[in-house]
Amino acid sequence: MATLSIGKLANLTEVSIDTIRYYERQGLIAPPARRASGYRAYAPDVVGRLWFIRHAKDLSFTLGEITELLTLTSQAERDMAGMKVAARAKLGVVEDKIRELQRIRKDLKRLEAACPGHGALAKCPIVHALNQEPSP
Amino acid sequence: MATLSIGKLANLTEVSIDTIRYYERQGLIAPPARRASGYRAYAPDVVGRLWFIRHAKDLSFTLGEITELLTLTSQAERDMAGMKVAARAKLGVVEDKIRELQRIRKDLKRLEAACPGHGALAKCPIVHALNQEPSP
DNA sequence: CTTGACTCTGGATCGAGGTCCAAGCTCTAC
DNA sequence: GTAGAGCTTGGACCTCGATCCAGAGTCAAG
Repeated sequence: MATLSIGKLANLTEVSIDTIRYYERQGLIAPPARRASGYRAYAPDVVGRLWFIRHAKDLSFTLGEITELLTLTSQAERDMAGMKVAARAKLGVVEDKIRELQRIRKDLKRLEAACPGHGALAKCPIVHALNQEPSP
Repeated sequence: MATLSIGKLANLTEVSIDTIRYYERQGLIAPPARRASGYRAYAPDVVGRLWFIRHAKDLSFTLGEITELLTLTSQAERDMAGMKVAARAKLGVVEDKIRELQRIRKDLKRLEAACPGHGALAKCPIVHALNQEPSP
């Protein structure tokens, strides 16, 4: 048997059955051939495609972006420039998020350091800071 | 007039009218007194409470967590230990997120560096990496 | 043949944090 | 007094990425 049932595919890819069907509805994977019974019969190359989706998700690409990436890769005559550009763009987004979280970390550290950790709540510098209207 | 309409409150706090009502439904702020017309009439101390919510959100606390923080602060006899503990805990979560994003950044940088940026897509190292089943 | 595991569909639901709308009052400034 | 801005409610809707369900049909092992 050269094709895979949806369950086999799920086992091979660590993507759940429900999620595979969801990806099909979303257009990330093509509707597969069907057996006479209506069961989905996947060509083995779908395994690679599902890994692609998983890994891209792990790199914080959204499903919409992954759809674009998959469109790129499906045009074999294309240049690889698009992939590099996409990686670079996502890198920028990730670095922005890191900077934002570092800002938060700095603020939390400052507040935590300012708080003695005991004494009447009314004197807590964290509470006071949070209650303030920002100066600018 | 010692009370504020919801619109005035929104102007003072950069929190939209809809969001203020949403916070009321969610229990983050108490239902205010009402004028004879049914209009909400806020005591001025709600301004501080809304700033508290905004700032805590900026520090990446969820609305559920903010509800807990507000409960803490409403018990004036309490010690400030709880606030420090909450700040410390959130700091840990933020640092975990930073580490995860740094992992993503590292992977993206590696892929982007490996890709020459031109040539047949079939040879793109990014595409190849994403299609692979993970080794472990 | 039977039993248990597998798969099908369409649609509902989740969570987080809101946003938007209509229809109808009310308030304020002129 | 009137125009226009402000406020009321309940409920629908949004994004994102799934997850779960019922009720029905199918497959594989023993």
